[in-house]
Amino acid sequence: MNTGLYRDTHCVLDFDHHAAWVDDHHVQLTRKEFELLAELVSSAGEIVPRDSLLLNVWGYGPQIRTRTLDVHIRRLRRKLGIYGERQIETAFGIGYRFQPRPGSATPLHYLEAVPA
Amino acid sequence: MNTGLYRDTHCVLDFDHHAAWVDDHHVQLTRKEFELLAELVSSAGEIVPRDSLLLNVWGYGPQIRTRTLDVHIRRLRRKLGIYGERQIETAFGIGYRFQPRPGSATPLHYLEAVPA
DNA sequence: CTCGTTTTTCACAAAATTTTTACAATCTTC
DNA sequence: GAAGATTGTAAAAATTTTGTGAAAAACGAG
Repeated sequence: MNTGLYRDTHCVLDFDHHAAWVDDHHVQLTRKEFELLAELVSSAGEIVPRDSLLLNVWGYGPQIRTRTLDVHIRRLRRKLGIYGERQIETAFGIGYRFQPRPGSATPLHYLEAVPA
Repeated sequence: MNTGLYRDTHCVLDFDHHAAWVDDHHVQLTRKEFELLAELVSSAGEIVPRDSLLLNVWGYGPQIRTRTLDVHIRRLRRKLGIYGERQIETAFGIGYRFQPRPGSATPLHYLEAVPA
């Protein structure tokens, strides 16, 4: 399991508190949504295969047929706002990739909002 | 399946991350395209018979008649840019050969992961 | 148990990839 | 250079994969 913070220009993830901020506003994620996002973010910049996601987030083996991953991806994208579509890319036939925005400026109020 | 990196003067293949670069820019390959290129590259410099490619990439036995290999070769050549034609040679009546270019410079961009 | 929330499934739409088709071009051998 | 076989290629068809709204199922606090 991941700990600490992830942050890029538009997005902050607090692994310890299951909380997320996007562009100045708090985003409420459910447990599975957060776990999925965390899995993607912890490999930010590279493709995470569907099989890995299904295994690590759901514990599903590769033979299980389900659309729940796709549905969760969609809800994540929506909750991430206008950047969601661009930030979570689909690698057709392979998996998904969380694309960090260049730079990693962290507005101070993010840090203040997140107690250690 | 192959692992690790292949690189020559103007081409980098990352088997683990399913990514390819040509002359400092990222090339988007589909699954089959990547598998085919990987098969050729892993025997770089020597002819790979059609039958081998059809077997290892498609699982086709030698009795199956299809043109899909040729079509994929063509798409690969195009995506490899201006060197594509020269780098993927056809051995008439036998198969194809990926011709590595001398040297093995590693484009810096590769190390910085994936461009937007 | 009941209600509200979260997660999963379903059914179909949309998008991307892969294969086939049909014909043109090229090569090999005679 | 002609014939037959092999490869190149554009475009259409088929298949596979992903997106999505809505409904069902599972979950959890009270």
